[in-house]
Amino acid sequence: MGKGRAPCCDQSKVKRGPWSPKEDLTLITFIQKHGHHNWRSLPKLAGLMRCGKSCRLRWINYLRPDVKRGNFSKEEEGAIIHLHQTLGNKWSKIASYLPGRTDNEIKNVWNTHLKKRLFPNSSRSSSYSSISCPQDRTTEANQNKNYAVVQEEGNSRDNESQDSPSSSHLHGKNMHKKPELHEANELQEIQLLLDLDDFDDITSAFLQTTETLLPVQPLDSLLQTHTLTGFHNTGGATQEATELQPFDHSQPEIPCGFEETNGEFDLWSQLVESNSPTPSPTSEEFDEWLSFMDNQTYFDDFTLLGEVCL
DNA sequence: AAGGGTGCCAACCGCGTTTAG
DNA sequence: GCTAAACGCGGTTGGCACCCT
Repeated sequence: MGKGRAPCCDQSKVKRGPWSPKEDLTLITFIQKHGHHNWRSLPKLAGLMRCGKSCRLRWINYLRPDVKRGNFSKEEEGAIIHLHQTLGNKWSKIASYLPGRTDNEIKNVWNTHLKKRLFPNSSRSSSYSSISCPQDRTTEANQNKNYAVVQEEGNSRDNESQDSPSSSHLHGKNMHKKPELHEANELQEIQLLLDLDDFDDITSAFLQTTETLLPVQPLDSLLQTHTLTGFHNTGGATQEATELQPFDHSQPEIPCGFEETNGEFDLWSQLVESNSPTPSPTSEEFDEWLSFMDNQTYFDDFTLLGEVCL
């Protein structure tokens, strides 16, 4: 075959299903060192039995350094509602207005929470596209009414939404509470990971660089300064999305405080490039590291890992 | 305590677009 | 300019955890 690109990955040899911690670490380590210029060849080069598509998805949605985990704030929910009204199911477009949030995450929040509040009677199967098209002017008036109502509800339940376990959005529930059944296996996996030099590099490099990192700017303030002008005006539900500015990762107000390289925040590169001497970690720094690793990867049990380290 | 129902999320599927050759 | 693979995106669903009875 002279024309076209090389053949696609061998589907029969790729692993599917949930990613293991070791696979995550392999992917992170590889991208840290080599970037991700070619997703198709990446799994082979990295030694992963995964399709490049799967690697890309895993990286973009969970392993990227600038992915924000945790509950959606009322501002974010309001932004999603507003943007969905104007953009429809253009999840990637909507995500571009919400720094640190992925299209998949936003889509899930919409389908599991926001849509239900907007259209309580809508069924799962019928709701995807039927309400999403902003060009459907026949129902626009009713939709606007519902959007406004939901934004009001979002504001009124504000205080409870952040902390209450009964919050409508328990984002990351599964990420931070693993089945006890798996704890033993996970511990074994973590112990295996400790044998990897790269992991040690990342850990020590983090300790080396914590003092030099820029302060983290709270997302809410970013949202206010970047994207949310007019969001608090529920009457402005019909505002055009063009009034909002997509989050530009090249702008200086970077939520995670890391330098940008090759169009993305290469956290890991920056970590290992630090040349400063490694200080002995204090307990405070250690806690910070645990929190850091917890936030930056899906390794929700880094506390457990910390115990292993100690 | 057990079993069924429901909610939620991670990941896969498939299609349209982009791009390499 | 054409072809085919890679990429990117939106839709969908499998499976786990929690809740209710």
